[in-house]
Amino acid sequence: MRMPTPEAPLRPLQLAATRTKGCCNDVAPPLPDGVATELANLHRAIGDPTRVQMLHILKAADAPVCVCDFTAAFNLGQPTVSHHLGKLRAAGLVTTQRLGIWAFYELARDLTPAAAAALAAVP
Amino acid sequence: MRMPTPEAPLRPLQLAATRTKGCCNDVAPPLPDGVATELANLHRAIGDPTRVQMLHILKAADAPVCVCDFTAAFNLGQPTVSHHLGKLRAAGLVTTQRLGIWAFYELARDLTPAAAAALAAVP
DNA sequence: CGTACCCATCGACGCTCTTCGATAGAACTG
DNA sequence: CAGTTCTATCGAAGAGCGTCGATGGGTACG
Repeated sequence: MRMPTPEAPLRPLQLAATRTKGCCNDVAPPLPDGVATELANLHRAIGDPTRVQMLHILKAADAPVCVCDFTAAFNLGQPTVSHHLGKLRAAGLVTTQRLGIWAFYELARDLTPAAAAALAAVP
Repeated sequence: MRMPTPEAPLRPLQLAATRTKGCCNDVAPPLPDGVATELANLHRAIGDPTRVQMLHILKAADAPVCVCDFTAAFNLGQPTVSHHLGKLRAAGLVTTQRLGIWAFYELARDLTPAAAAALAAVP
């Protein structure tokens, strides 16, 4: 890697005030491995249009929502709906409870701060 | 789909107060197609450990960060780093400017509310 | 006890994404 | 102008993800 001398960039534009070298500055120490992976998994769980719609429905609902209501709302097969709900559950975003034949999902009550912030991005 | 009569679930547990039918209730109207897809793309852009680390570095930095600093921070090849930064830029999370040979990235100044909320989940 | 119904899991197919090496473009240096 | 350095793009290999049909477990009803 090229190591420019401090006076290398002659016209630093708006970087002049804060940066004297063009390259090879210090950056923040990385997050612990598990933290970055966990955050990535959280956002990847939301990173699907169907699951965004599911979270939107759950945020608007004032009671747990039956799986059959999701299958009716989306033009998808029942296994696919169950798969998406399972992903949201694995990410800790929703919880489930069975009531007789039916299974009801709702937003998790004890969300991590990161999960709460991510959910705030969903209308 | 089975359509239970209103008196079907005999022991509704904690759902009794708000739900008289076990199934087939109304849910919130879906988000417009473009909105859900755009939100999914936004979160999928954050849904990678490397990009989470990149955003973490950019949030902690008080000045634009050179690409070469990212390549030094991550144990990845330069094309891969450029690829990830391109994803973040495509999602509208970061902006870039070239200064001589180097390219500097910083967090986008005009973030959408959804993007700002999603970024709030990154330390 | 047999039937009907709802939900979760499994296997398979196709697509997307991550990563790499190789290459091309842009800019500074001598 | 030739050479060096940094970055972005391209093509390919491998893994991961979304979707479906089929299957199995669990519950309610007659």
